[in-house]
Formats: sequence, C-alpha cells, structure tokens
Amino acid sequence: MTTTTRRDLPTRYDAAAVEPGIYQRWLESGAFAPAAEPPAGAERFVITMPPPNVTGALHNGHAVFVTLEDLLIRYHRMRGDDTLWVPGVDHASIAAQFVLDRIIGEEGETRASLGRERYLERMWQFMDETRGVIGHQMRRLGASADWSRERFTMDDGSARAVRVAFKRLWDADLAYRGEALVNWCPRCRTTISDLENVKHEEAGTLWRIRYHLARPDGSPDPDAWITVATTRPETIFGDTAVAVHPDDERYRALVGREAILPFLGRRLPIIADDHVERAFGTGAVKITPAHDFDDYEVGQRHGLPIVNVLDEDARLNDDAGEFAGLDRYEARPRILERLSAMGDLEGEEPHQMVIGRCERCGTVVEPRLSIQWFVRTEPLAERAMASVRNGRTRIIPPHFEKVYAHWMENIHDWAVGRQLWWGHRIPAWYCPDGHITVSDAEEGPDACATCGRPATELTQETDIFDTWFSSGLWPFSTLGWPDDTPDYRRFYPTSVMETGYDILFFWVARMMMLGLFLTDGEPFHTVFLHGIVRGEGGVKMSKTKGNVVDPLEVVEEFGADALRFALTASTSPGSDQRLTEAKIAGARNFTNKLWNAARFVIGARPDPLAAPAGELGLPERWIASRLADATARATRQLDDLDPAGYAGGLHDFAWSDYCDWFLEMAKLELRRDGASDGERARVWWTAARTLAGTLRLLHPIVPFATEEIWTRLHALDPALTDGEPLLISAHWPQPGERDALADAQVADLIELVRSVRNLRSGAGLPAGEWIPLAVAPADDATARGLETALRFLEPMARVRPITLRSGETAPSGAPATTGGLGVAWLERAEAATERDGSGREAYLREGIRRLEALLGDARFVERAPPTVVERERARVEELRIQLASLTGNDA
RNA sequence: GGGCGAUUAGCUCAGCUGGUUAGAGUGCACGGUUCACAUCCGUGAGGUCACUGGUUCGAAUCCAGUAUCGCCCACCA
Repeated sequence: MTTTTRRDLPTRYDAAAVEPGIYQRWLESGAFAPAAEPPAGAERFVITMPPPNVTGALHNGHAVFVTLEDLLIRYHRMRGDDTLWVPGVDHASIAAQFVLDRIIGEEGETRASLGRERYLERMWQFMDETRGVIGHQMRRLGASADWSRERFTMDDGSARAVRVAFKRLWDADLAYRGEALVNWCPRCRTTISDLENVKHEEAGTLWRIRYHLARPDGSPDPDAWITVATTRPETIFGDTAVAVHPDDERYRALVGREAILPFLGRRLPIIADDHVERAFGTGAVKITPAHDFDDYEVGQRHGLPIVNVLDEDARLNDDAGEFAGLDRYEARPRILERLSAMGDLEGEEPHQMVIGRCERCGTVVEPRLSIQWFVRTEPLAERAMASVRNGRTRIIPPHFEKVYAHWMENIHDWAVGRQLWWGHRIPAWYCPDGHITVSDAEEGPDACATCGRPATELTQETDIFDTWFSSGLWPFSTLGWPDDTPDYRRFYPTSVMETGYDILFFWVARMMMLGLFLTDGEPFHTVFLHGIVRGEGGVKMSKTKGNVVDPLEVVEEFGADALRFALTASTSPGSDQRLTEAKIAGARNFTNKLWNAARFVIGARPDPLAAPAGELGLPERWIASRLADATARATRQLDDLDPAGYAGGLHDFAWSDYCDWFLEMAKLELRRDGASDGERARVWWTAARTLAGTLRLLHPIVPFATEEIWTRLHALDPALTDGEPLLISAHWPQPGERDALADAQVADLIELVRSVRNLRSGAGLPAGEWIPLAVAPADDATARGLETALRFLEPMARVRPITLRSGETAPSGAPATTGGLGVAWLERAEAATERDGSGREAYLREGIRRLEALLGDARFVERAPPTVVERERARVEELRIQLASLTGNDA
C-alpha cells in the first residue's frame, strides 16, 4: 500500500495544470449526459442556455452564463435530479455575414462577386473553422453540458423546426406579408428589427427651408413661402405635403393651399395634423412618407402619395432629378448649396437628435418602404404576458417583470424577413398569379395551394428569417420538436432559462411567445437574468475599447475555478458587476487554501491508523454542527437561485470555520500528549470527513479543485468518499444535526481566544512570548467544562500557565476581558503598566448605557412586542454580569 | 418625455420580510520562519448607510420628495 504524504504534494495548487485532465475524466465518465432512463422519482432539471454567436470568441460575459448554468446543473445532478443541459451555438446571420464579408473582402471578393450559392459554401467552410471555438472555451471553463446533444441553429433539426413553426403561424393567420416601413441598414443591405436599430444621441443640424406657395396657375410665388424645418434635406424629393398644427394661428390661413417643392416643382398640399409640434423648428414640417415613420403615419391619415427616393444603398434614385445617384450624405451639402443659391435656405441651427444606427455595423439606419414578412405579435404577446403575470413563469430579479410587461404591451409586429443569405430561407413560394404557398416540407410544396400550379412554376422567397426566429425555438427545437421525441417528452418544458438581461426582448420574449403558441406551454418556469460584466473602472467590456479580458487567459493564469468563483461571488441577479484582477486573485487564493487544507489532512493521517475511539470532542461536535448549518444554507441558497450567497457562505465556512478554527484545534488534538491512537484517529476522521463534505458543497462552483482533492481522498481511503470515485457524480449531502451546545461553547472559546490575543496585542507583548493568564469561570457549570476550552486557549492565544481563579475578579489595571466563559486577565507586571488594549470594559459600558436608555423608555416597554423587550432585558443583564466580573464591582 | 435601478469602509460589494454597538473581501498600518498554506497567520484603524422630511417604541431597511450616476423604452422633423 502506498501512503500519500504532504511532501508528495506541491504547496501551491496549479489549477491550469490539473484542470484539463480532470475535465477529460469527467467526459470519459459519461457524467454530463442524463441516464438512459430517468431515475425513479427524480425531479427534472433542465437548463436553457443562450446559444452564443458562432462567430464570436467567448468573453467574460459568456463566462458568467457558463459558470451559473454549470453550477446549477452540477448541483441538481448531485441531487440526483434528471438533469439536462443542451449546449450549442447560434448561426447569427447578420453578424456572421458581417464577419465573412470582411474575410472575403481581404480575398478580393464580394457578396455579389461570389453569388448566393458560392457565398453560402464559403460560409459553411467558415463555420467549420469557427464552430468549435466556443465549445472548446466552454469546456475549458468546466461546462458540464451534454455535448452529445450539441446543437446549432442551422442544423437540420432547427431547419425543420423553423419551417413547421412558420407554417403554423401562417395557418393561424399570425404571419403575413405586407408593405410597411421598416428599418433598413444600407451597409448590411437588410431589414433589421427595432431592437437592432440602436438609438444614439448625436449632434445634428436643423435647416430651415423655404417652400414657395403656389400661385393659382401652379407656379411658385417668389414673395410668399412657408418655411419648413428639417434635419434631412436630402429626402426633400420624397415630400408629398407640408404639415402644420391645426391650432397654429401663424399658418391657419395657409392650410388647404399648396406649396411648391424646390427643384421638382411638385405641388404639395399644406395640411393640418396634430402630430406637428408648434414650438419646434418653424412649426411647419415637410412630410416624407417613404422615409420617416411619423411622416408615414401622417401620410396614411391624409391619403398622401408615397414617393421613395432612395435605393437599397441609400443613394438618391431617379426621382431626385439632378441629384440622382448620389449617396444620401453626398447629396445633402449639394442640395443645401443649391437651396442657398436660390435664396431658399433661410438658416440653420445646431440640433441634438436621436439617431438610429445598425447594431452590427454602426451605419445610420434608413426607414425604407418595402414588402416584408411579419409575425403578428399582439396575440402572442398577450399569452406571454399572462404567463408571467400569473406566475407560471417567474423572472429573477422580479422587477424585470415590469420591464417585460411594458415591452409586451407596446409590441409591434415583428418583421422577420432579412435580405441576407446566411440563415433559414422563408418557406414561402409564389406562383405567377401572386398566390402564396407556405410549406413545411423540406422539398417545398408540390403545387400552389390556391390555384394548383405545379411546383415547377413556383419560386421561393429569397429572404431569410431573422436569427432570433430560430433562437426563439431553441428550448424545444433542441429537444426534437416538432417531433414528439423521447427527449421532448422527458425534458420539456425546461426549468431555468439563464441569460443576460440585455437580451430579454431579443430572445426571452420571443421564446415565450413562440413557445406558448407552438407547444402550448411555457418553455421554462424560471427566467434568471444576470448582469453585464464590466472591467476595471466600471466600463463595459468591448473590443473597440480594448478592455476585453479573455477568459482563457484568466483561466491560464488563475484557473477556471478562480474565474468561476470570482464571477459567482459577486453576481447579483439583474445587476452589473465589475470583474477585477484582485477579485480573481482572491478566488485563486481560496482554491489554494482548499488545496492546502487537503494537504494538511492527508499528511496528518496517523500511520498506522487505529480504530477511532472515544466520544466526539468539542471541536468535532462543533465542526459537524457548522457543516450541518453550511449544508442547509447552501442547499437553500441554490434552491433560491442565490449563487452569490452560496459562494460567499461556503467561502466563510471553509476558510474561517474549518481552516482557521477547526483545523487549528484538530492539530492540537492530534499532537496532544496523552491522546490515545484511537482518539487521534477519531479526530483525523472528523477532519477528513468534514473536508469531504465541504468538497461536495463546493463542487458546483469550484469543480476542478474539489475533484482533484476528492480524487486524492478517495485514493487515501474510499471510506472518506463513501466509495464514490468521482465527485461530479457524488451525491449532494443532507444536512446533519445541529449541536447548539457545541455551537455556543466554541463561540465562547473563539471569543475568549480573540479577546486574549487582543489583550496581548494591546499590551504590546511580543508575539512569541508566553504570558501567564488568570481565568475566573463565569459559573460552576462553565468551570466544569472549562478544561477542554483552556487546552485550546493556551496555544492559540500563547498564554501559559493558565491559572484558575474561581470567584476572583481582575486586579485593577490588569489587562482583562470577559465573555461567556468568564473573566480572563494577563498576569504580568509590565503588562499592567501598558494601556488597556481590550476596550472590553468600554464596550460593555456603552452597551449597558444604550440598553438602559432603551429600557428606560416607557414607550418602548409598552409598545414593542414583549419578546423583544424581554430579549433586551436579558441582554443588559448579561452585560452587567460581565462588566461586574471584569471590574469586581457590582454594577 | 416616460419607466426602472443604484447611492453602505479608500476600492468592490453583502445586509431577506424594520429589532444587539452595520458586515465581508480587498487595500492600508502594526506584528508574525510553531513542521497545510506568505496565494499564509494574528491584531488594528477606517462608515453621521447620498440628502430632507414622514411613519414607528425603534429605520441602512418602509413611505414621500430632492440630488447624483447608470440603464431601458419612446414618433419633436
């Protein structure tokens, strides 16, 4: 038999060196995948994760979701639940095309030069190169997802789900095709959703332009005009009216007359509409229905013609006369120049305005009139709202329920078509007569659903779906839907959907709407939203700012456990957090602390190990009680989705209770003269078993270090691990019994040790010197139990000898302290001359003063609950006794 | 223009449904080579809980208002 000793183990835990090997062992053990059959009576726990963009490398924002989801799944796996975590990536059509366009650009190609087919071939090739990156990074962080079920939103299963979903929406009249003004990115050359149209406050200019009034013969009156204010002179060619407010006295006489459009000479009716803000600009607005959302509505109200003057690249088209062919921003100054030359540019002023830019490329978004596919969202939103309102799906933190509800209430129809190539093509076919056939068959329809023309005469829609359409199906499409598969039956609906609050609308809302409609149930019962990870100084990490911390670099330096712990310990649902190197280093120190505690335990094993003998001593009973408490708390916190509380609580338990106090006491017991081999064995077993219990509790958050230590404990003696060779598959512990007496006794001991150390330090006594101490026990009962306590007090406070002085009080001037165990004072002449370092007396006096004031207040005694009054009375009594024993006076 | 959140030690943050003299980590100061760990151990300093009112026997905690910061939504061109 080989014996492991401390010497065999390095004093520092080298996370980066051991983590990959541990992950490999987990993989080989098959621990990540659910059992073939659900365990009898097991509860279900299924994670819905946000599939990251296939194109992007993982950043620390992703590390948060990997960490939180992994910790939940590991916890529930240990609980014996029927767990599943399906990993995967999103095809991110617009983002992927953006990246690929750049790549092929470097190769001298463009989208147009390649054509759709070759472009898509190139895209799949690109996917082969990048698809594995995210998965690799997730694994490095320890993600215990079921990789055998890994999915991609462009795989066949997703494609089928998309077709079926859309067909059902179409059949239910929840999808339609129609003309509408949509957000258009001239650079990406596609429609984007409202959410992708990011508003920015920017400095612009407001120009005042004269539109001459029309004379009866239709010619412009050189001496009469109406001045409009605009920020977009280049859309002038699309004007079809001038609007003023109906109550605006300045213009009342003009309503009903006509103005002449500069350059083109078109006659524009002057109309009255409430939409116009009298105080803004000149109070007169040019109405351009094809290029402004407001104007479009005004146009609808007044039956105005719609004139589109921009092409898909945002260049002026042939309707722009002499300016045709110019880019919108090239045209602007030229138009202004000409207007100025004509004397019709009345003036300009700086103007702060909100401008929409494409989330992906930053180009100013152009409202564009086109025929698009829409999903009718109102009926879907109604249900999605109800599910949250009635609690069938809860959102954490709860205040996001309001945000969610507000968005749902004001929802617009969802323009789902994208004029891109990389994505799921909309399964709609047009026949020459204009009929639309939507089919969910992979090969498309056999014939026009309306007139029966054969498939050969039909042409498929070229638009693809918004990426979020397929993501919206994720919780069930990844489980085999629309087929009634075993996975779907077993794992749907899912349990916790964990993601960042920034995609609440993009993704969560869509999953709710589509899930409820398509599966007739909520896709998950809990939405857990985490915050954004910011860097040093609180700035959001972004590539352009160059402050992105690569999780893999962190992992290499500090270990995945450290990153996971740092992220978890300072996460608060829905709130942003700052990730600093100091935090990560602190977490790394914690894993090192665990490692060294294990080194001690392993090295301290008596050899040979006798059979444990005797009753559990005070430190053993105490740590068992503390472990019971830590277990109960950790369990509750994980059930309540309080990962930060869980991490923090165990950090304290492991570091403070177990290492600082229990192991220190255990050392003394193991080395105590006169201890029998059986007693030593008993103490060691407690130390080792408690360590094992702590590892179980910590495993979800620091899986690697705990697994590594577990392995060594198991090798040392399988009895320590209950014969469970791998911690990842070990069971979550049940909390043991609390021991109130041991809790109190050790709490008193700790207080006394601290107080005496405090006295020493305050008296300026050298750290290494042994100082005589006198102790007067609080009472006879304490006196009888004091022997054990003093055994620990002596070395821990470095006091010797300790003399019992029952009934005595501290001589005046002696550094003294008191607590539950009684009074203690340093017996040392020169110490007495030093200042009283404890401050204990002042503390007690202040406490008594406050409580007496409180209890002397008749209103408090009369109105506060009796239990509270009673508790305060008992407290003041306790403090009085302590003070009396300390000073020798009857206080 | 609406709405939401935040404001607690130098820094990063806990503090649940109101009830000891408000905590932790980190930083700082001082002291430590006793054989788990200096990525460590011990001791200490440091906070009128943003401000003003109110409710209450009692408020960091509940209510109202104010200020500052942040975020989300929104059709003044």
